[in-house]
Amino acid sequence: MSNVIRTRFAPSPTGYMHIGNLRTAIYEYLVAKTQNGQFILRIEDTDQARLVDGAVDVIYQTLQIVGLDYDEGPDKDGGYGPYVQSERRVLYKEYAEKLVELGGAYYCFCTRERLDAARQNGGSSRYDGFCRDLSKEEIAQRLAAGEPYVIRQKIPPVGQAEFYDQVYGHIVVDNSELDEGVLLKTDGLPTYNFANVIDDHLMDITHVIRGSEYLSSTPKYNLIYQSFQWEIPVYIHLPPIMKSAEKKLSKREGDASFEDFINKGYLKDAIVNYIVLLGWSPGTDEEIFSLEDLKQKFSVQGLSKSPAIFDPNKLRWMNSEYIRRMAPEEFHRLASPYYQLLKERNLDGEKVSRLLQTRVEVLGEIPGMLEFLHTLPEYDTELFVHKKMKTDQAVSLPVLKKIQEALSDFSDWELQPLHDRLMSLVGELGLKNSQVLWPLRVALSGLPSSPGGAMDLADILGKTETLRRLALAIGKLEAHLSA
RNA sequence: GGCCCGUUGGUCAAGCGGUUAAGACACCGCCCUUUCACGGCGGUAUCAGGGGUUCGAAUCCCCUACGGGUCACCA
Repeated sequence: MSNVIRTRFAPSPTGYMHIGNLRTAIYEYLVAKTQNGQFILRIEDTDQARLVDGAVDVIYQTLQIVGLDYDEGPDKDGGYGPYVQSERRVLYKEYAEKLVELGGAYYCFCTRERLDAARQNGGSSRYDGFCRDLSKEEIAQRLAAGEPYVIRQKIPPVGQAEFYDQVYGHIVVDNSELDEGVLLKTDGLPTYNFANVIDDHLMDITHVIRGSEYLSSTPKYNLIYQSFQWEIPVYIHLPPIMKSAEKKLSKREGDASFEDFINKGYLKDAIVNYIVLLGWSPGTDEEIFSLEDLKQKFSVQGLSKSPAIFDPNKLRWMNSEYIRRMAPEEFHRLASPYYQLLKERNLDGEKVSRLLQTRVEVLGEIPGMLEFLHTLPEYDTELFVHKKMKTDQAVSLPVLKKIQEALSDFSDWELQPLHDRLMSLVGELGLKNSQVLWPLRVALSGLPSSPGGAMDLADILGKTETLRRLALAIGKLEAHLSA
């Protein structure tokens, strides 16, 4: 047994990366990397019925995007291969037969029909042991006759199984509670229950990290380790991520897959940061962690036993936090793909980025925020009424006319000069800032709130469009006031 | 249903026998301010319930309730 820590991520290729699986992978990676260990990728594709084309690529891509670089995997041999279970089938058969010899398993010829019937009658869903004590001769005979068979685990009828989990502590289960499950299927492939034990041992996995749904079957796995006289790994079971108090995060609805979040405009670092904190606490007030930080700071002590409800609100916040901490150029680079509407109007994306960086929470909401720059929305003159700004339609009309006058021959169309010109206009008119700027902002945006103030919008929209929108607003107000 | 596990504010959570029970998100209020946002300041809100043990219990034990997991030739 190696003395380096070795963990593995062992997904089955289902075609998408569940957020919960990703979190497990991150923890597995971190348990290894905090201790100079190795992180291995193994593909668990023993369920032929569930194979999906291209599903393995999703796994590779996600790990790559997130930055979980593995030391060994199907495309990175480390001497423990193959790393794809369907390519290891001879191995499982060999070990299953060996386990039979060691008394830890037996051949079973029961048909599906008999099993169903037995379950109906017995009232228990566990296997009734029908083939448990077949004679050697009978087995040899039926095998020779080519009868289909499985290999089942043999469980001692009495006694208790006990083990220690790094998260859940001591777990004790009566052997009588354990099912004599199938280890090797009729198709010759192993079930998860068997393959994971064989592979984890053969690959020198020292720390087995997986969802808590395996907690209750872990004693069975230990029985197999014991039959082979193999060293039992360290167990770390993880509570699930929930959508609500009683429902797990589910596929569909776009709330469970990593890819969906990326497509919505969440940053991968924010996603990673958020899900790491779902079920783990550093024990300090720190919340913002890069994967690199976590390689220093992660520790199994901080793992929680209880399920955590996924809070989209906090993810949004965390995403915005990452956006705000970005260098402006970086934000601009990431936001640009969402600027289609701006490009149509030839508007300055960099200026827009400066306004957006403190306002956007998720990149996907950018187009909606910018629509008004492309097309002035229909709006009601009620928008000009604002009590706190001390303005309304009657106040706005003359103000907008003055602005129109002041800007129509204004040539230095940049933010600072615009600012100076408008502020001096405020002085000339003897009004409050808001009484000049609120009407202008409304005229330019047609919205009750906008990303950026009057001057920003004028600067971005440019002279022609600004004057056009001003004229439009003046027309609206005249119509309203004369009515 | 049997067995295993869990339960601190709406959510994530710190806490590991003595604390005014941290912090974050969300929410509310105030400040800043040309709207919104950012930023700053403040506020509401939590130990599931009941018994023990103890001078003292969110912390230890038991029961109840609620929730999750598992009981497949799926992983």
